[in-house]
Amino acid sequence: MSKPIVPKSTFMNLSEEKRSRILREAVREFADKGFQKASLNAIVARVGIAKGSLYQYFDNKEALFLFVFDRFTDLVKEVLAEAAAASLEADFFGQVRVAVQAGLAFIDRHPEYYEIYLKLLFEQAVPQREDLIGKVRLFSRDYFGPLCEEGRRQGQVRRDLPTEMVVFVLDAVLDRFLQGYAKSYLDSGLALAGKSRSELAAAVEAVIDILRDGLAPKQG
Amino acid sequence: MSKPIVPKSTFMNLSEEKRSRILREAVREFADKGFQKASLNAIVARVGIAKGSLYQYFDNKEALFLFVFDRFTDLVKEVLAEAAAASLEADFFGQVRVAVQAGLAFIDRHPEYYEIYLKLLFEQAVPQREDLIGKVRLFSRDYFGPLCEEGRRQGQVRRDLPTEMVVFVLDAVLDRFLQGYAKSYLDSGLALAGKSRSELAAAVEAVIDILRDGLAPKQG
DNA sequence: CACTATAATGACCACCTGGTCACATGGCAA
DNA sequence: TTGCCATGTGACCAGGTGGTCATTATAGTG
Repeated sequence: MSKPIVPKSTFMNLSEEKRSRILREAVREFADKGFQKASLNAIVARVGIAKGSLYQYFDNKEALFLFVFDRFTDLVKEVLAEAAAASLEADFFGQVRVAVQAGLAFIDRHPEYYEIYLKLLFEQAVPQREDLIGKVRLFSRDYFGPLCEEGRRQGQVRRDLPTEMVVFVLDAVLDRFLQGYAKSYLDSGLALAGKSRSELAAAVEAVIDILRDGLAPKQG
Repeated sequence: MSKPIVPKSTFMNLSEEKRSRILREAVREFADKGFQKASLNAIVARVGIAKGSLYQYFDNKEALFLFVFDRFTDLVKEVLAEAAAASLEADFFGQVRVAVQAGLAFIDRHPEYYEIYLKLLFEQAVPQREDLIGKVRLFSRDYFGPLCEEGRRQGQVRRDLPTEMVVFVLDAVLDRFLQGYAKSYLDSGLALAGKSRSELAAAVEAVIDILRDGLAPKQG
């Protein structure tokens, strides 16, 4: 277990309203600029507090960022738990479907947190970057790993494939689907962002169909 | 057709050796820091020229970056052409295999250029970012689009799938495979970076196998 | 009220950035 | 040698950064 990120006590003593205002503006700034280019000056200006105050709540920029990222992982955990609960009865590909929909819902609800994650993926010199990404990737493996094992046991997933390979392909397609939803230049022409809910659902079905049966035509 | 990026004439008059030294250090810096955080001071210091000189070769940071990125697209074009030439006789999945191997070879040969591309994906406020990414994505669609059409005509690809859908899945899996090769935290436990050439080839086969036949067991 | 502990403040610091420009340098022509 | 002009130079600029700290304001207690 990793230790929870806890800001200085002064921050926790603030009113809920002020705390969430600070969090909101910090999230916005990090989402907009990434860790490196995010400006503490911009944050305090928008929140309407002095820079010195921010430094009484957090030791430095890194601590603020880690706190924000910790909230992000909390939200991911939340959404994943919901997804798991909603798909208890579903079979393997049904659970994959629920996972995709959970991802889409996350982006709808928390686009700025998702943006922070995307920026983190390839930005350099972010404190503990690999750890942070690893934490999120671990969610995915904790979710898909057992799912694949179970799917294999139940005969819904081929037994001749190593589990990591299955997880890799699921990861690849699901992540790219979400990225394409958030960034249209990554959707390979699917125009995911502009789709209605039902069109989106159809696209999800098509992707899952390919995951299930592959690109080649069936042959007895 | 987009116009070629041409630096100021002073740069072209430089000796080949000096030009390539400048290019090399610029590539290194952009790969390391991304566009925003890349430091012209660092570049000129490493090249051993005055900052004013750099500004006689390029109008500004943006022009230098565009020049570097233009070299990147040249290299991609080169590798793709090689791949296309090497797979003239191959069937659909054979050509996919060649494309993956071409990508791996590119990363081996030009890791820093690939790094620049990855950073560009989610960095903000890079001049003409969407255009630049679009240019690279277009390569992919120009390569996979016709490939899919042909594969479908020849009966190697299911006819009930929209071409964009097929391209999307190919893109997703291939890109993630390359990203996992370059960044181990994205390989879902496959440990691609540490693999020998033959192990890597085996992993490629496994992925293509899934792309062809899917995750579900065959059933008559 | 006075006293105290805590919190809020913003001027200030050293450092770095992309970009400029007046000047120095060097090679070539007359 | 003299003049010329393209090229090379680095001190300099305004503006921004993360971070500090002496000072002020506030709230709670006796």
